[in-house]
Amino acid sequence: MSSQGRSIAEAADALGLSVDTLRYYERDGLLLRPVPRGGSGHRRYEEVDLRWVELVTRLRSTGMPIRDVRRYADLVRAGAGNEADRLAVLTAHRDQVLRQLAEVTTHLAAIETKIATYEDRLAPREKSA
Amino acid sequence: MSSQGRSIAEAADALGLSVDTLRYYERDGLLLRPVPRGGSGHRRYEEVDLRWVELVTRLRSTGMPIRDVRRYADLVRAGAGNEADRLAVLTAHRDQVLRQLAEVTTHLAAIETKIATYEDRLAPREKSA
DNA sequence: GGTTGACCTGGAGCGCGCTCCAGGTTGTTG
DNA sequence: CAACAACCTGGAGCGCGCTCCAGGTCAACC
Repeated sequence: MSSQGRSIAEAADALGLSVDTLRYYERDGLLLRPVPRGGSGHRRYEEVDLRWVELVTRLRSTGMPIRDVRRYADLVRAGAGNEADRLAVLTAHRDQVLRQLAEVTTHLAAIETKIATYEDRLAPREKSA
Repeated sequence: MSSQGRSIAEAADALGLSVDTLRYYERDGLLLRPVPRGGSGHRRYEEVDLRWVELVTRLRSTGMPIRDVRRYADLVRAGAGNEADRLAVLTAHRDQVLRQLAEVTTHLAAIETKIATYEDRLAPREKSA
């Protein structure tokens, strides 16, 4: 029977990341703690580790740079007392994401206009109902 | 009096890009044509060049990779007859952008939940009116 | 017409975020 | 207990999208 926690392959699978990425995140200081090891030196991801990586994934896939994720992890690791700083990191990121969404949405509209133009041009004759 | 068109610096300024990026795009085949040169060999960006770069910028800033922009430019450069192919590139990109927007929006919601948690935790006592 | 700044080319360099590799240890299965 | 897969570490390599540099030409203003 398996000891507690998941192997790195299982964790990678559950999280939709590669094992290389998981090791890389750990090396690079993005995690809250070194992932605990079984007797053999193999990593055993526990629930709390998986949850944290999930948050990291959310930050990353909304465009937060690695270095900012690390800053945030540093704050959380430092323990209670810096909640205002953590909040500042998150709100700055949220604002950034909102700006990004607005920009992409605007550009998307222009692209859709162009698509509509091509569709019209390609319409066989008339395609109204 | 200046000859027709804009210098690369003026074009860069108008487009919000660097002169290096403009030269890079041209070298890399993202433009419809080599930007015309004045007698001295300096580039003179005309209206049609600026407009095309604007489109490139829209594609790029919605996340289309350089190589796909080049494929699209190749098609347009090839002239009439491949409109369906161009449309396919654009709609594939649009779909990709929509997926991306959906994902970011979802992750953003989770982040905002976390922000709300910190805000509650940091609320001095109660902050209702 | 001299000086200073913009422009040219070809190519090197860089920051980011992984991804892969070599060389070795461990876990598991028949 | 043999064989093979999964894991380990440290470090190199890579694709992307620019960005910068050297060494030279050109233009524009005083």
